[in-house]
Amino acid sequence: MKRLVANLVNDALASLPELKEAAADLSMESTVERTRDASHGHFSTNVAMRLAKAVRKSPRDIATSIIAALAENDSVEKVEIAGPGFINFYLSPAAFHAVIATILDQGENYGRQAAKSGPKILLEFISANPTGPLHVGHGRLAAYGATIGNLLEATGYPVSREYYVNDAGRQMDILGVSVWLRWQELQGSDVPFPQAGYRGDYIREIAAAIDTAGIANATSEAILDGLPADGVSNDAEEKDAREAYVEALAARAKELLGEENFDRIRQQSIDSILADIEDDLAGFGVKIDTWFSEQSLTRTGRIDDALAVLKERGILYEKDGATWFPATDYGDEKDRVVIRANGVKTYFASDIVYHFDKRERGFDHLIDILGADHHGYVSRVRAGLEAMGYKGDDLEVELVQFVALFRDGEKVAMTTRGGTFVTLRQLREEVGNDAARFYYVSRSNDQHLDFDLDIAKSQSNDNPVFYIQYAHARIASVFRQLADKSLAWDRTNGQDNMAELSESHEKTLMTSLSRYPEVIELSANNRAPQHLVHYLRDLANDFHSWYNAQFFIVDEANQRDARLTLCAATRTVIANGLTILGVSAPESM
RNA sequence: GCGCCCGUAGCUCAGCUGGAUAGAGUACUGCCCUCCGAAGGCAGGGGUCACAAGUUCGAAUCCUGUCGGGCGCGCCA
Repeated sequence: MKRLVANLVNDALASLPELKEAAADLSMESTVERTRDASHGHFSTNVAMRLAKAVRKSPRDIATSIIAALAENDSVEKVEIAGPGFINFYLSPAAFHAVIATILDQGENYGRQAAKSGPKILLEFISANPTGPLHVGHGRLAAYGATIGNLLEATGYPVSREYYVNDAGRQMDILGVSVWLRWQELQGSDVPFPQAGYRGDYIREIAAAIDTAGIANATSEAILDGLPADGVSNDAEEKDAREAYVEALAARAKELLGEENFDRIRQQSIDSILADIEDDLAGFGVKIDTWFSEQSLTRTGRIDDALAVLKERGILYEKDGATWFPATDYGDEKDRVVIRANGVKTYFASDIVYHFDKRERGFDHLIDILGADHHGYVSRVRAGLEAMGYKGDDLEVELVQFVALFRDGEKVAMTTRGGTFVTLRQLREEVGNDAARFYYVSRSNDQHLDFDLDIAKSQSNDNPVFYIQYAHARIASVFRQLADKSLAWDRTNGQDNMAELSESHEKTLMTSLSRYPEVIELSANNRAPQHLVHYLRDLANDFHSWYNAQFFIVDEANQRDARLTLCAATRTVIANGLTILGVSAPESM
């Protein structure tokens, strides 16, 4: 609908030689906008004001000539100049009636754009290390990423959702040794658990369940012989001691068990945690197309190959026994190590190759959704892409800020180490999937999120998700009432009698329904699902107001069918919007 | 110290690519069920858009600075 007005203005400008040139670099779509106030019509453009300077004429004079040049259109009822030079468009009732017909014809496709052939988008999100269950912070990444994926798809882009599994490297050894030690405990070992090990209860559960056939118990003496002392606390100054100790333990585990057996324990642990994450996400309505394993990069030698290429091109250099990537040449703050002096490749090395691999797989545009604490890492990955021959701009990063939980007005304390962090699963069980999905995306992603458990749980008007779902359920209820009265909705008759919908609530509602495709596009383009959230809230409000103002199931058939037609269209749009948010649209509550 | 994000009603937050009188929810006050779900609706008060300069016909929005809050700055991930 917005495009219709924009096109009219565009054509008018093109037909005016004195304005054509000055308007050439204005994007017409951007100068036409919905009005905030109904007294300004339905759409407005400020193009006359923006051209005034270039053509040295008053905005109102320019507006007058634009209006004179506008082509006749049945959808446009009235055009007038207002204020300093706005051109306001009043669309005809028939234009809105046509939108209602479109909504009913298109159904779940209303607001969706035709599939585009490209750019092909790879959307990577969550990518939490497989060292434990997802927590509420990951929940925000999951909800945001899933919704962005839905929005991109709705706007026609081919999009693939990917989870990068950091299943290689040091952390996995620590995971393996943690599980092994818990298993040893179950066999009666009294080796104290390392400070830097994974201490959560889920480690014990994995230890109790894994297959250790053929793996012998080790004595405490054999495990601890010659090892350095563990850090005695979690304090920062003890950190080196803690990390050294747990690494030594992992090395010892490999000696005692043999690499193969240790691998078995480690891999089972990873598989178990990944299965849990997968199940958790599926329960949360989050679909992942590809689980991309970091091990697969290591195993196939692609990391070594890529580093060799960079070395050949003379990009990498050696210093202090390590191999460095000159990230500063690409605008990063400092150079970064890719191979440590001890021969271990850093995560950055695999990140370069991973992002290169995404492009090699044919994805044109890469979107990474990351926690805000990863922002320092963006410029170096872009640098890596450039060094590998692609553009840094191919990578778009959306940062998501932290989540704080509130209960009874108090912040819920969460520390990963202390084991008091709240898991996504706990949150889902407590507040429900719908409320959680909705709450997570109701704020701008670059805003810290205060997640109020009491509001999310409340089944009342305090909770916007219920308010919107209630509007949907209420419409379903109207149709049930209709059937109870042995009446039926005649859609054709309704559409033939749309002129019956002349009351202000009805006009407001129709205007809102016509906005939906624009809201989807705006939300998708700005990676900003909160626009859709606010829109749905407003739409539900428009419906509830109308519901309270008028009775729908009236005796007069033409009026009844017309009103039910509007109800049906509203139901469709609410359902479409909620679906994109990953929230259910219930028939009753 | 340097970099990124944020600062809008008592509270939680929207506000697009600069436009017309600054928006919701919540809380507070009062009203509306003989009627399709009151899990709803209507009305009211509540603001120096952190602060200061600047660009512009026009700034909550763009630029610069100051103050306040969060995060990041490893041969960790």
